[in-house]
Amino acid sequence: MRLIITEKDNAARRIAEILSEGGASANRQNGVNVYRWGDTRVVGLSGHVVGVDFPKEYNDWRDVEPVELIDADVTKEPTQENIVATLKQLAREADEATIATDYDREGELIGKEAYELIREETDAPVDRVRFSSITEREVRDAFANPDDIDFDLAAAGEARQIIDLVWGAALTRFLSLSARQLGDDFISVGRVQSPTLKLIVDREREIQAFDPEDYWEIFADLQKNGSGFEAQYFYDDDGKEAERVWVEDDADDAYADLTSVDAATVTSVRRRTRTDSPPTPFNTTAFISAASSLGYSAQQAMSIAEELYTTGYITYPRTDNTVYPDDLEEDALLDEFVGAGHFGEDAEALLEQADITATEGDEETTDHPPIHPTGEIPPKVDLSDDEWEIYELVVRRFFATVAEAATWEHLRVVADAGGRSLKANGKRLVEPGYHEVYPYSSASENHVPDVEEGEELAISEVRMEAKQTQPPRRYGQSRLIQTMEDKGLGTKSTRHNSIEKLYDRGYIEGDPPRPTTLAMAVVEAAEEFADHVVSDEMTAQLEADMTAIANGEATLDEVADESREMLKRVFDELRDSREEIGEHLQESLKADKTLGPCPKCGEDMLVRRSRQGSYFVGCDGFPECRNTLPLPSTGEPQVLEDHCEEHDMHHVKMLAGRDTFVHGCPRCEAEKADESEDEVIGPCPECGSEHDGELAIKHLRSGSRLVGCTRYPECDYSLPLPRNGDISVTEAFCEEHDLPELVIDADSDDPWELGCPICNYEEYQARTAVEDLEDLSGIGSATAEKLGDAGVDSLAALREADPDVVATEVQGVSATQVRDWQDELEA
DNA sequence: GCAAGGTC
Repeated sequence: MRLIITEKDNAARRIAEILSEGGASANRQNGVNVYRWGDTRVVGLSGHVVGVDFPKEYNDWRDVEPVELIDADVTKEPTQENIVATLKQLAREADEATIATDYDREGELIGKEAYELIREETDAPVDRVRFSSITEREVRDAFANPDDIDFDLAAAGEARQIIDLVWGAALTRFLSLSARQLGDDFISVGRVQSPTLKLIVDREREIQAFDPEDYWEIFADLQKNGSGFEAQYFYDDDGKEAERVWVEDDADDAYADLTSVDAATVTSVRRRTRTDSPPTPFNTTAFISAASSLGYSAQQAMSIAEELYTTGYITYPRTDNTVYPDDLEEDALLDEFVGAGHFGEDAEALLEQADITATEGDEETTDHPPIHPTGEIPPKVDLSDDEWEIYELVVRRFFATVAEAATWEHLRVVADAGGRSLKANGKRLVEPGYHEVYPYSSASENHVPDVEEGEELAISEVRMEAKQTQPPRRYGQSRLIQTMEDKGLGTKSTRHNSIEKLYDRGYIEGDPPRPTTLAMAVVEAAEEFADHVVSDEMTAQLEADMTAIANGEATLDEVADESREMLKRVFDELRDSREEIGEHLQESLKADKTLGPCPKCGEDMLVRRSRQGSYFVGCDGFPECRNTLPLPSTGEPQVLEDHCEEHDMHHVKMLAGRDTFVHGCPRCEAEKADESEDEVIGPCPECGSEHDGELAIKHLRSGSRLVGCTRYPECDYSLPLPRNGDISVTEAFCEEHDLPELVIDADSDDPWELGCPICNYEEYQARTAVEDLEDLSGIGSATAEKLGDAGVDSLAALREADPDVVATEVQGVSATQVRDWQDELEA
């Protein structure tokens, strides 16, 4: 038997299709897809299926001095048990094996890991094939010309694994232990995350140190044939054109000169046409950046792209490549979109171009093609709104890369008024070119009329504006990812995760991300004692070392040992400052949690966590002072800069994904609840008949509201109510539940008719059931609703369902598909 | 429980 191993299931399936000429079938072994035809089996891994770690005697952080990790063994253990088991079973039956993982460094290492697992079972020959994209021609070529595993290249990857683990774990444990932060709130450090955090912290330092400077700008409205256009005053500053006037008296003088005359004389008119080239194909970074201008975070953009990829609508979303492969036939792909409602007309127009040549970016890599649509077009109803918007972006980007350039006409007019110069720059889109199919990049025009040299233009108004220089702007997520790429930090697959990690660790907050006090302290400590790990030099050095290993000029052991020696020198410096660092980190942690003074004792009120894991506000004077305030039960609290004047307390925001909301001042919220009275609306359905329990609208001190039984805590029946908006009880009545209908009047003009609170809650439960189902891979909202109609209205119901029954009940769903979902639920 | 890199 011949065994082929790929990096992921998707690649295994497509390679099986190509090599078997469509004759392959799939079955599942330990929950892993195995594709088979004739004497061949193809199995896909899930990236790395083994991971590096220290032996278990190093597990307890308090038992091990962090410095001991430097010389500890580094072992490799299976992390994907099912896949490893399947691979080994298949290896036992194999007479030969072929590694077909991705064509990049990490792919070589993943291939070598598979090779070692195979070697535990058999001595059968193992070869390696390399292809840049999974197309018929490339795959056939690669399998016709197999090569050997490049063990040096794999060793380069292993050096990275070891160095990252040793530095990351030793320094993370050192900082966490010195600040006595264990458990969930440890203080992490790493080769990628720490320099990324330093980028954010450095920018924040610039902002804090920024000293704004005053300047003035002067504008004049010029008239031509009854319509006006704006021109700006400028002067010659040592051979350069300058608009900002830094001295107020100078600005006043210029303003006086400009207002002393009624007209300006045109001294020069310059026209030129500029070609505006279409954008280059999407790599991951460019895609994230385009999605971010549509309002998606990096993480959101990537998970939607992932979904579109697994359902087969777009190509692999993790790529550095910006050059389409030779065998992508642009016109054939355009053809697929002809007649496809939304895109048909644009595709036809593009096909009418005399020449269809795609743009090319600077990066050409071997691993995957740039992100483009596959040509399989989803029905719009199968995608959520977000998915459709991202899909359309990818389609239109592909369209743009094969579209013609746009042409702009620029018109620059310079005029003299009272001895002062004025200028106006106009631009007009002459040939829209790619803008016709790619509406995302700006194509805004600025009208300046045709004028001639020597022409007199009336001045209708002169304005002087006092301005101030602005501090540099914070990095947005997509700008941050671009900067990481420029500095070589992280990879196309990990950059967005690194940023998420900084949020999770409590290092950054908000969007654009702002560093917390803790982040400032961690970066300061690292700069002082472990500058290497917080600078992008560490990655640059590692890249150079990895290249040397890959070229056979150095060995894995030499490089790893040298790195370990360097880390030992860092620990020599750290040793004496352990307490000082710990105290600084602890103070910073406290600063991030401080809301304001305790009204009872004057100490700080802090955001704390109860033993049950819920958050509340507690006094730092505990146990002498036991003053507390509740917080809402959903989400992670974040202390905002906003401030309540009355209580001198910071506002709190609760982070809970889509349900994130601002709680405000916890004292105000608690007082509001104390002042409000319960409003009885009807009998309690649980205990009304037996104990005369009644339902009432209640306000809790945590800021939430609900309809609950007046006999609470004897009866805990309750229904949720929205957090915001005035609740009013209407005359309308629900006969079924004996309750009045409610209306929620938020700030918007359109009040929400919530209706009977019981009916509303039942509808809400049905709706969330559909959303739960949609979270499964490959399930669209239409299918989820159909499942709901057929009685599969929750994940639990789906897990229990008989696949054949579901398949007959719901049109368009196969029993195999249901089994896949069930497998996914089990996993 | 630590990192970063794959992948879902």
